[in-house]
Amino acid sequence: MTRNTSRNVTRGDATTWAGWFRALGDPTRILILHLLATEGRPMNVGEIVDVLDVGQSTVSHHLSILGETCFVHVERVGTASWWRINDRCLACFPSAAELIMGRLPLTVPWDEPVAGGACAPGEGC
Amino acid sequence: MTRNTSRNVTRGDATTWAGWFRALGDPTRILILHLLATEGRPMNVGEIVDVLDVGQSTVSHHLSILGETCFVHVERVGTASWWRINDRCLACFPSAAELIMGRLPLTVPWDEPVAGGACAPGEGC
DNA sequence: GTGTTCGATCGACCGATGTCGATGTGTGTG
DNA sequence: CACACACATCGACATCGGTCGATCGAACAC
Repeated sequence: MTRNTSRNVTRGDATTWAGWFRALGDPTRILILHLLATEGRPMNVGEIVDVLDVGQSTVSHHLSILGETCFVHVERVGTASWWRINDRCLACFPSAAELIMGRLPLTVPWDEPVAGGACAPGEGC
Repeated sequence: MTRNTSRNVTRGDATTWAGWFRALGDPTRILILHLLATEGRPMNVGEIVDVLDVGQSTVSHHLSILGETCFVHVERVGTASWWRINDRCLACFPSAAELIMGRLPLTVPWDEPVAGGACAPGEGC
């Protein structure tokens, strides 16, 4: 996607931003994120299924969504998938809210390259 | 709803938080919020319909959702409805993200009474 | 009074989404 | 090799959600 740096907010911009919020718009995904954040370590699918009261395929599905929006990362080793919070995306997420409210210029902070690689929700990082 | 001040995040908490994010999870609502924020003044439904390329009933519907989650306020005078951004809710919204990530204690800032009335997304204020 | 304007509400349509159980796929083990 | 395990993917189902046109109700103008 080409990034819009003009002053006008297009419906495309709005769709992108809405996608980030929608990723957080489900209770199960909130619980998964909170679990990963409070545990402070990578967890595999089975562990998450044991804590949450939902099926394995459902957890896998939600992790996939969180991964696409870049809120979590996965590292596959053997038969296990180790999922962990993407701290960088969480740090820039409050900026997304202010961006929507017009409190930030449309050239957003995460446009600047950062050591370790820039990252924003919605980008495949 | 009784507010949970314990250390555990229940599915009820997660549902409440997810509701706030879901309110921002639609492009049209993002555009409405951005419009109200950048205009910096109350707007009526007709004005918003003229700017956005959606029907009047759709705009009215979205404004209602944003009102329920307390992101906007409405003042009805005559036949007009004047909608405006709820600055207080926007200020505390980034805290909601950090709350989910376990960076804030569950006794959140907006529990503290504030002159003019406390307010949080999800509360009828 | 009649007519007009503004906005909320209704009903319908249809695509998106959350959930589950079942199956598939790749990895490791004996 | 066969088998077990962890996870992704599939198919089905029910529900939710966004949109529209039409209608309704209240306030205003004449």
